[in-house]
Amino acid sequence: MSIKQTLGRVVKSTEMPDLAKSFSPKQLAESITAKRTGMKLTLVDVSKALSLSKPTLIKIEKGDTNVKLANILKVMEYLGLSFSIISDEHTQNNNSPGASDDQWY
Amino acid sequence: MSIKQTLGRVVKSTEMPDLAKSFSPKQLAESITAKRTGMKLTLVDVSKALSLSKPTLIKIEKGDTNVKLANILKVMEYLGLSFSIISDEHTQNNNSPGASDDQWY
DNA sequence: TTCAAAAGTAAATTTAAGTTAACTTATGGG
DNA sequence: CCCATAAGTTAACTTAAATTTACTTTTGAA
Repeated sequence: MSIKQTLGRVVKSTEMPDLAKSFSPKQLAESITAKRTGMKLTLVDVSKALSLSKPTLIKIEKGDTNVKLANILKVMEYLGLSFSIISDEHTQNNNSPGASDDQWY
Repeated sequence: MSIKQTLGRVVKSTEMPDLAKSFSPKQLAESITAKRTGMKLTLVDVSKALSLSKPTLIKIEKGDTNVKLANILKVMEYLGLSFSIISDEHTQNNNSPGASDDQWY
């Protein structure tokens, strides 16, 4: 979580995390919380809209990955968030030259 | 799945899906299969390496979203795949003008 | 400084994901 | 065409995610 120190008091920020930074469950959780609060929705609002329990939503917003992908996608879609898939650097030893078809990775 | 018609026979492609296209569970599944096969790994290889059962890996590679995010992330990390988080277009009715702090979404 | 609303927690129960093991079905090289 | 290997399926079982309900804590505006 994005944190500020102000004379000993710890303050959780509600700002949108930097989406350029590399993915982590915590970043996902923060993005979801930031989007939801930005849209002025409560956990119960989302809970009712998606027929998902509050404890599950809280697990998601805490960055707990022991949650079904289906439930996370429901929430993300509802809030207007999505994934994109990133494939690692093509740092593969090009053993077989000649435009081999299976060397995209 | 990426499919080719060749005189009636249906052929599943093993090519990497277009990562520019918008996210779907199917695209994720295809990316994982493509990466794994590109790296010449079998399901059992990955299964052993990550202590994940073969039926779970098959669910993942079939695009079944009823799988824990933790298990999907394990596989993705092992294969060198990652997510990035996309936030919707800022198509929000700017009701409260004045540079409001919570209007990033 | 109240006080109501939102967030978060906890425990008991229900549901279903995940595993194991054995099996069947492709697939491709020799 | 074989046959070994990888992919995919099935069923019984175990584990744990998800729900429900009720409770506690935090927060912020009046």
